[in-house]
Amino acid sequence: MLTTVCINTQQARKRTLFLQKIADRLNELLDQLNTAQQQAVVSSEGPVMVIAGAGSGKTRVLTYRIAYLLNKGTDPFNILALTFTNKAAREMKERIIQLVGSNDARNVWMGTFHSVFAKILRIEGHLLEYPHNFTIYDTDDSKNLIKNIVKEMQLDPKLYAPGMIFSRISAAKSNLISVDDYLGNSEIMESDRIANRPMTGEIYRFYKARCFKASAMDFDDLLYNTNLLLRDFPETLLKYQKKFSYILVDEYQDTNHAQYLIVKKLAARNENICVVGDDAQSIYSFRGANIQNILNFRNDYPDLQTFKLEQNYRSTKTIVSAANSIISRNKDQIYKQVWTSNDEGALIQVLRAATDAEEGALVANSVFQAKMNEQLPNSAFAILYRTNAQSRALEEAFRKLNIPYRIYGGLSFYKRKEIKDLLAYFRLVVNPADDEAFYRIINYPARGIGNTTVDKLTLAASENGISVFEAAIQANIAVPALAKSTVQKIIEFTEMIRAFHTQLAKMSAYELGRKIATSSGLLKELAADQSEEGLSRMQNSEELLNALKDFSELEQTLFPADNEETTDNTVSRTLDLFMQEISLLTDADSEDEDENNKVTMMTIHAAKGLEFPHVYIVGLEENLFPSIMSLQSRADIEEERRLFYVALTRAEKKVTLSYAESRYRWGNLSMNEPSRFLDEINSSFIEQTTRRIRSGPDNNTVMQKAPVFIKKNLKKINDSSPAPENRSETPVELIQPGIEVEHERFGKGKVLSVEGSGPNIKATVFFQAVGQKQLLLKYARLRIVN
DNA sequence: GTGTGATATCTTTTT
DNA sequence: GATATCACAC
Repeated sequence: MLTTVCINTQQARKRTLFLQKIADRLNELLDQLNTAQQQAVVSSEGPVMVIAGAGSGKTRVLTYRIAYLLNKGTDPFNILALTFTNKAAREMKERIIQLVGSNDARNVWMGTFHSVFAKILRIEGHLLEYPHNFTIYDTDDSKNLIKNIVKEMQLDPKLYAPGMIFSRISAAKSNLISVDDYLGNSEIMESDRIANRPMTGEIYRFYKARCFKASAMDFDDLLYNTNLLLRDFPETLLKYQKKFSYILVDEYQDTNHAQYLIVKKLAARNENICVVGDDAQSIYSFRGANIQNILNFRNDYPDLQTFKLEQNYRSTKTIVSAANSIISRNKDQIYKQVWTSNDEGALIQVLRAATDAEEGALVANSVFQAKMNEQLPNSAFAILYRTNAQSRALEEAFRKLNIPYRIYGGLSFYKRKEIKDLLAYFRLVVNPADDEAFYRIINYPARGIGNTTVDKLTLAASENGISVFEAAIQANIAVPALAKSTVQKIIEFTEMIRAFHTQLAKMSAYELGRKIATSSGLLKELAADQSEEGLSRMQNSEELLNALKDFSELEQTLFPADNEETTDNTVSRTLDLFMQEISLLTDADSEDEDENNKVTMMTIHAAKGLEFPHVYIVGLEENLFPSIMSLQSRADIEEERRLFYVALTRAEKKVTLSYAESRYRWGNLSMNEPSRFLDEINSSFIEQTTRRIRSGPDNNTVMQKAPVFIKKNLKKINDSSPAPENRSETPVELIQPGIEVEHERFGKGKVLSVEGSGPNIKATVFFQAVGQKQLLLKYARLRIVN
């Protein structure tokens, strides 16, 4: 499968000619690089580390380096380039295509850590007793499974919160701690005991076993198992060491221990490894990234060549200096002096708003004015925020001014319920052992198989060591307690899935996908819902089927390295191939070409590696940015500061910062101080205005209730309560014993007592209609009656 | 077993 | 505000 490709002589001649052309072009291009960049590009042999300051042409170095290698005659199949996001991989690929043409570029092994390792595991996974068609569990699947395990072990689900346990397991795997290591490590066990969760290790054990039985790997397994493979099968290791004679790693500062070790192993034979990164932009330690990997890289390779890229080509002097003034407050860093020869540029503007809604309006207005004054397209602007939840207020404001925008991340396409449902059908058809997929769809659309039945099936499955699907097939014998009619329903379901399964190789992905969507009743179920959301769900499902169609008709895969030997394109591409390709696509990886001219809104994390002429960083408030979760330790604060650094350095021309004095956070109003980061920027870079910028001539539009939104759960007709007149929310502090209040549902009442603090303030209220109630104030939305 | 409404919990950041 | 979970009626 991975043997060298034979090239016949004619092809070879063509190739030589072609390479000549590249050589000319490369020399031309090398002239455009500065000295440090050139050195980093041409030092192709031996270990190399490139410390690349923000905007210093990092991607350029990586792409030119690959082009340079190809130019020297390196076989593209022998180059491995690892990135963290699909977007980064795709962009790099596109740029290399521009440099060397598509044939060579396409054959470079380039992708995210996860996708490349998934590919290797599909080929070699049998060594670890995984089938090639294993499922990849996303975070929701993992948490669901953990939730079930906790339930089965009869542990307290509040104590053993799935998210908490999952991050614990994830951290263990990222550090290559096996189940046995975990259970045998007294330190870890002690910390679990102190946290009052002594059974965490046991959950890890069950989780691991259940994933394995379901032929499923989670994201961490893709790294963990690759490591296992390379550790325990020396021949396999050697095979890939030989194959990947040149290795490049982007964003090296964000690697975790597992990634570090895999790269180290793969590079051990040739040591032609080039890592590129910037310690100042390390923002993923919450995901196990270990900044020491880059700080200590030298220790692993004594003859390491290090190049520092310190000239920033992206931003104005003001932005670069402001960013430097921020990052210099951090202690842990590799010394470097980022500078630029660009213009001084505009000062940083700070917008102050009273509320989050006003902040949105100010930002939208500012964008509108800048657009008009400077005749800029929408795509010149990016709005960056700390949390996805902040996008709502911004969206509303932009909609009001009719400025087109595009949100990246957040509820991505593949996370929508209807999409996950449909995909769960596909998953089960491809891999019937996929228990999580089974649970998701066994009774959707409703087919009379309820919780009790599913519980019985689960029990039978675990007693017999088989998958739930297997148990369902044998429902009549394995689960005697079931009613005859129930068994009949179960058999109908399993027969349907099995029928689809046999069609896998015979039909194209699209044909089979369409058939599944139809005969499962999914489409009918969706069509029955004529509400606005129902229609959009229908559209989304159709969109997925369209993607299947495109996929089926596509002649070549994005990664033809899959089929180095077989270039047989006549077989139409099947559903299991489709599932392999999309399971690692998360964010809106689909790029709509016609959606180009829009303002970008995204989290700062998502913005890493991107650049925009105008950048707005919003929500600069204590407890939000820096996040309240990060105030505990210096290391955490430093990471938030690096995040701010990343945000600032996305900008080419101008940065605008904003904050709101109050904002709605999970339902109720909270007041926050302006962020400490505002003070940390040297004030000489900030435009000094005391003038409060107003949000436009019709200032009160912000406050009006927009009639555009249709309430999701339409009230029943007999509920003739008048439309809520501009209800003023009552600050929680004003709720005191003795006060008369009104509740939306319970009506009027009197506060008897108030207890608790912070977000958990509770009030005991006596309502005339319903009697005494205890209410959490942050949800109750009490209104004071005068 | 299904469907409804009330209640509880929740939010960093992502492959 | 949005979603998972629980309790209860059918």
